[in-house]
Amino acid sequence: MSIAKTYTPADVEAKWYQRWQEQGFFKAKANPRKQPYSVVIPPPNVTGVLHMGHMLNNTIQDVLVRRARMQGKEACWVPGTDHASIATEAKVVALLKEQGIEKKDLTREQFLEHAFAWKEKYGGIILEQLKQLGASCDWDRTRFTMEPELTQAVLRVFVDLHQKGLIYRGVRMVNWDPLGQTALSDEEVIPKDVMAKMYYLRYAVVASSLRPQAASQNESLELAADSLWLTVATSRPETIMADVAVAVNPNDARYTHLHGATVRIPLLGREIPVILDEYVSIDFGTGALKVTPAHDLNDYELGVKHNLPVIDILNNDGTLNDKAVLYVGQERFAARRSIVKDLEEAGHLVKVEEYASIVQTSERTKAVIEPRLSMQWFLKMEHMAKPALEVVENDTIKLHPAKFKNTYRVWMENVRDWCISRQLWWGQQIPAFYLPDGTYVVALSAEEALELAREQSGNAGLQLTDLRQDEDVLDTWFSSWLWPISVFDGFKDPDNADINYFYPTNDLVTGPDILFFWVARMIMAGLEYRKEVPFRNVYLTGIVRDAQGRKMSKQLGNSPDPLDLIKQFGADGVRTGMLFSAPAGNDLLYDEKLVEQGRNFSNKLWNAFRLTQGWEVDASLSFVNEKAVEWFSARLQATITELDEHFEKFRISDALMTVYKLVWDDFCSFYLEMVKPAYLAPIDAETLRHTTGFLETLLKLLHPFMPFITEEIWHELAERGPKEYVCVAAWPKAKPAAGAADLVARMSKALDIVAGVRVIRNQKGLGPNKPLTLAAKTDDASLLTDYDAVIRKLAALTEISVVDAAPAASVGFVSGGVEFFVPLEGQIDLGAEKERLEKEIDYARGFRDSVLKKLSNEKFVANAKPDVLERERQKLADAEAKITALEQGLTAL
RNA sequence: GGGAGAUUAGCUCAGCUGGUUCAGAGCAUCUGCCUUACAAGCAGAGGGUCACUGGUUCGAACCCAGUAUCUCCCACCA
Repeated sequence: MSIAKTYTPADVEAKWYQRWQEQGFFKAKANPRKQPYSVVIPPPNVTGVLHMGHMLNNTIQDVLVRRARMQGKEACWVPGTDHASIATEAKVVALLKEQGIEKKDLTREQFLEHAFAWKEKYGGIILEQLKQLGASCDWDRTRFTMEPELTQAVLRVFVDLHQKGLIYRGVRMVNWDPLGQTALSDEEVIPKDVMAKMYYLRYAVVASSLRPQAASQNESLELAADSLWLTVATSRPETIMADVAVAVNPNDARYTHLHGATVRIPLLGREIPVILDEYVSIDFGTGALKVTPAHDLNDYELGVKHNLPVIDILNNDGTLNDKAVLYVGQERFAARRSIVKDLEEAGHLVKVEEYASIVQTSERTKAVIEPRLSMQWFLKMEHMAKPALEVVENDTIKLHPAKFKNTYRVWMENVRDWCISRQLWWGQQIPAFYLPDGTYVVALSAEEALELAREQSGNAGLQLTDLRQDEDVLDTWFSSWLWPISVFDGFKDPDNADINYFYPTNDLVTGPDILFFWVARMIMAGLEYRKEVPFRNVYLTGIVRDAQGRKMSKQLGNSPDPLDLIKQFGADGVRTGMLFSAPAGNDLLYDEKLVEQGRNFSNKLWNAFRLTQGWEVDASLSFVNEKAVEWFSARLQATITELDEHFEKFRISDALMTVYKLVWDDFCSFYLEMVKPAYLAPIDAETLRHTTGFLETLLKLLHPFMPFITEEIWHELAERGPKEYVCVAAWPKAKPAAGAADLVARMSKALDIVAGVRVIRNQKGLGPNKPLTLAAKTDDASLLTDYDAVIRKLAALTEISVVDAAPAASVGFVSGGVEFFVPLEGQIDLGAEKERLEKEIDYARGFRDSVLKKLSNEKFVANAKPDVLERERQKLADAEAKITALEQGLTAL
């Protein structure tokens, strides 16, 4: 036999991937005769490398796409990458820094040149890696969110939404990332639990500001007015230089004497008023709140309400600016340490408390977010959110698992306007152009802008050089949200054949972490621009964690390199390994054992194939395996039905497990063992024909999960024409046959008898092949007659006979209500056998009694459905028959 | 602080509209096997008061209420 004993994936994977591509199997085009099936890839970062999350996500997509392709649909999986503005820009900045180049020394054009060079060099690596996984994308359709055409789409949408009055510009409190030096949307901000310090600072009350009676009251307490203090609690002492007031609750009796007073900022000495607002909690901290409108959203709102000035003491990079007066140039956290020390020395620090708090951090750079007032562009969300919520509520779009519907609803009902401008260069520059008079126009190009500007200003003499384009770029998600439309050129050419055919796409596979970032917004864009949802099903994967449940991270070093894994276990092994334990929405606890299991499964399949290849046909032999064939055929049909149901419900893991068991247990452990001829003995032609047919069907069912090995065996199994690949073979259709369930049930009874004999072999320490005989005490020997050959072969029996009484010196077991005996001359332990029988009788009686109890319950008999009742009666009869049989066996001993 | 979901074998999970002695799978564990397809294997076995407490019902892992624990989402208490 020349076939290798173990399957070696490395030899075959690259070969088949190349052939599939040569054959053009992954290419899709609008074909009215076929049903469309389309999926758009969640575009990975253009400079990213494959990690375990991608592996899971793309394996699932590939399974869905390959199955659809086999079902005869026009399967279109669109790949591509995302320009990931903030992440990529950060990388490029870091890279330039290594080369001694600072971003601030470059012009926008120079920087973009560097960035594009980097993108050319590293961009798309991840797509090459996906090919090794077997991803069957239509690579001719590869898109990039920042390519010219998609940029056009983004600009069109911006202009359109602006015209519709949905985009506006304004000064708002935004999330500022001092490391990325850009504003972020609310969704890009991650709250983190930390232990923080609460500083209690005392502000001197300005004596002259106190009302006379208040002052005298305090004098009565023998306190000089200028020794009066007001203590506030703050977590950010470095912002006191930006204080513009201290607020107390008007109903707070402790501070009535301070109404209308002013206090002095420690160290700085600037006077600020004490203001009254019910917003302040009396029971939190000291009940006095320092108001810093520039650096806190609530304070900002308080400031607006009370008409207070705004003092912004921070630079873009988080260092203190001139307005701070003190600590100018220090980084905010360094400034905090300095000021705490100084406050303490000056006697202003009353106490410091540790407390559990939350800091907002940047999703991309991890920097602590600074709430900051700035001029930004926003998209109104309300009118888009409503229909987008509706389509999920009414299941036009189904989320898998459905529990995410709740999360989705809450978000959509509370959605706030989307901050879409970013202070970066890598991205689509906002198409807003400022006129010398400070007003602006929005247009697709500078030329159009000029026209509009002349019109708007009434100044026909305006030149291009008079216009200044907004420096900001758009949030990356402002391009990703158009992805399902833009990849089919639905903006450039809204009525083209591709978009009409492939849109709406069918399934979207992504992580729940970007349900709002991306999924919700794609739904909005789809409804706004196509009046139709972008996809029907959203499959939300879990996060890949390590076996201890920790997130995969570089620091922990617990993230395996996917390509190494593929090398080691084969792409098929890795794919199945990931899917073994990945129910939708649940985190996947990655363990190398899973991938090993996947690899072992490949090998199992390989060896099943190897076995059949070794068989010589003898045409003169008659067909002796009818029972095995009809049984496996029935099992196969039932499994296909089950498999389709799992796919319907997006239960990919269950689907895999179903085929896994079909192959390993039913096909290998039972079917092949039933039909396999003795060593070197030939097989009959009919059995071989059926077996090969079964194997082919199994290969088809397995192909979406294990594309490479199935293709390899598919071709080894038979001579195939140039277009005959399992990759495009027809997905098996379940053909329910009459009596199939009965066939399966009867075989299962026969196999139970086999197991009974095997148990005895185990218990008595008899080898698997020691010839034995079996005697059955039964009135109905039809099962034994029909399955005589099967039972004898699998249990290694020379003979099965029917007897009236237990043979002497035999060990028994009960299967299907019938007692069986294996005669074992001189190897019987009478006592043990008796004990075993008594135990069985006890159990059977207990069972009978429980059924009897149920049946003697009048209310049960009166209320239970007839079929339930009938089943119970049957159980009673069976139990009684069994007890009788066992009792007779006992007396015989 | 608000909301949602979860809690079933050592681990990861099934268990559909309540009805085969209070239950299944894969992995892991244990026992015995190198039986010429596969030791990346074969044949067996053990293992669960279905989180807890009540309730509804002839009957509850499943329905209801409460409790506990966990997870996720949302949230401006300095």
